[in-house]
Amino acid sequence: MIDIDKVISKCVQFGKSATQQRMAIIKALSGSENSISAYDLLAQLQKQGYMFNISTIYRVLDFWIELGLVHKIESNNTYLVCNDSHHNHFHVLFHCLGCEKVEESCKLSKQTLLPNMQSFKLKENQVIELQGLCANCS
Amino acid sequence: MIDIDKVISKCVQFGKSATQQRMAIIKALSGSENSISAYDLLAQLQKQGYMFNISTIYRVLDFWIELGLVHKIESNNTYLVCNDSHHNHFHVLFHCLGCEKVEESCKLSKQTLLPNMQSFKLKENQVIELQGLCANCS
DNA sequence: TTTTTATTAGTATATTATTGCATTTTTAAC
DNA sequence: GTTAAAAATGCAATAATATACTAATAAAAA
Repeated sequence: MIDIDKVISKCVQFGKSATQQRMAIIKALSGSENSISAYDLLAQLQKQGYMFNISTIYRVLDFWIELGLVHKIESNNTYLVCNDSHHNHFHVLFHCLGCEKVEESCKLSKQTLLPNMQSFKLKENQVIELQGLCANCS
Repeated sequence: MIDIDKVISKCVQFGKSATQQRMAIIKALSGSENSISAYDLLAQLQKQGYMFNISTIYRVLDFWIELGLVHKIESNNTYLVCNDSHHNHFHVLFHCLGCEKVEESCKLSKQTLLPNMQSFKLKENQVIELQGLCANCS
């Protein structure tokens, strides 16, 4: 489960409010063992008695992504809480095509990729996604 | 424009047929300056007088991806012809969030990432997507 | 308070992708 | 070349993902 104090202080740091909805959504996401889709997250929250509109889910997920606390896994349209800072390294996400589990299992120093960068200005919180089969599935 | 002989020989190598549809689709894709979505590709082909069903577009794109001749850019759901083999390196795609251009501008040796791989078995033709701003847009 | 700004709901709709089954085309066997 | 089998494509419905716009509400600042 995510560290709530850290989440709130992140909001403060960005001058944003930690609303009920935002907190409920990131808590639910962090409670999910695997990365999940926006609609599955909505369903999860509904089970807990919350009634959000899907547009709120997407907006709030984007909000947390902007603050660097959530990753979107583009290869399967799912979302995942990220506890770690991105300072000077990329997060590398291993997405298993067998069990669909996504593991944030290692980091890659920015220096390693930098020589290839030329004049391209990377966005904040850049993530590297790798697909394949995990130890269990292969 | 893509090298047709190479495309056909790739099909032979995989024991697959280079049908009219498959050829028309990869030609149209390679004629597009930027990576484009499946529906835009369909529209492009319709302008040229072809009438495909969207399911054919998706199926054929998947087919070329499997043969390693097309990349899907997951971050914006577009497709791009790739001329190059993946032997011993990853293709690195720079996706500019300003102009949406995707440049396949460099390679990354598999060795560079390998130390981090542990027991994960990477899929064939793995691509690394990086988002940010290109020289023009930044 | 009151006002302003930020956030959320509601709804419609856009975009992206898949499925199942019928038909057609291609390949392989004869 | 004809025919049978396999592969590919068409068709249509629909699923899954995502956004846009406006109204309502909540939070913050004055």
